[in-house]
Amino acid sequence: MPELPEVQTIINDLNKKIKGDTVVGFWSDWGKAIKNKSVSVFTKEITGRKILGARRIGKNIFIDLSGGPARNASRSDAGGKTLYIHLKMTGHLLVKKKEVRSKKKAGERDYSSERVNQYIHHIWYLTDPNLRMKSKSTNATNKKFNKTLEFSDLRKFGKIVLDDTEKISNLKEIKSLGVDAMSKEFNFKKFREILFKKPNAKIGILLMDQNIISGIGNIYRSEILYESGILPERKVGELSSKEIKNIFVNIKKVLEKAIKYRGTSDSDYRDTDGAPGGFQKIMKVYNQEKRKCQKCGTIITRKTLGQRSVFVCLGCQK
DNA sequence: AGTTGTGTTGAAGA
DNA sequence: ATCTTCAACACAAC
Repeated sequence: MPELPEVQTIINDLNKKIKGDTVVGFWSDWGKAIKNKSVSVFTKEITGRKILGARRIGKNIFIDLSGGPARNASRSDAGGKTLYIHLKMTGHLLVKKKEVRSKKKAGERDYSSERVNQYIHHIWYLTDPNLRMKSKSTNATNKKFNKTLEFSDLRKFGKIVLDDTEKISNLKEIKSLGVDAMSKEFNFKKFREILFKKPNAKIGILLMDQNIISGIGNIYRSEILYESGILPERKVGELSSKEIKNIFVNIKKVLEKAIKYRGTSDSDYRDTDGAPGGFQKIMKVYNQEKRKCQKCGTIITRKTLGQRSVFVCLGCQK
């Protein structure tokens, strides 16, 4: 379940691995994922463009592409395009190199054979000018490539949109997003303002609402509220200012720590190497039902809130 | 072997 | 408007 820390890990890795590469082709066996055009139009519009970088808002990924090739400068799509990707539940992006000598270094694992990495439904073929070209590597359009960006998506909920860069932020699903949980704009003052507007909301539901604060999902809302000692069903309007401060601090703390651990691989999430994150090893409550609370020894319980599981320690959380 | 739970999001229903 | 429910989809666990 990629939430903000998982998506941030992917963004960081993409900027290290594919920035500056050129898209030379694309393949897909699930065209339905591409929401606003056919696979052939999509392929045509991205081919020849350079990858300028990756960024995100909440769980939403944006890969900015350069203006079209110089020879097509007069075309209407000469301006930059942006690839907007949402991984939804089981999606993750893998980057694979095709080097002349692709020997693995000692201790380097190959994760590509693992089940979770084998639901590849979309492949971007890339050329990296700094990599030696493997002469035999060609894609469907017969162009040479030496790297791929692959979208593995077991449940096929993932979403891909391509549009002009300046139009992407006007998409209604992007426009309606709340402030990103790790952004500078999301400060304590902003958090108080947000809570003030929704006094009747339950804090555990509000934290997950992408149109209020973007980036927090089911895993981290449980962890944040546990660290804060607050029950998820508590009404926002009844929280003391000390409790509000506590929740705010723990949003930043928990997400920061999860980014440090390269995210949570409780189930399907993997990084761009196909490797799992590490946060599940230090998770306190999420999916820890029937285990003892590390602080007070109370058995962790699972509850349902807004049709979703939430995990709490009834000893620590009030 | 059929049913259920899983979780993100948008759309439909109340 | 705002809340709740469901569908998209595949698979593991029961």
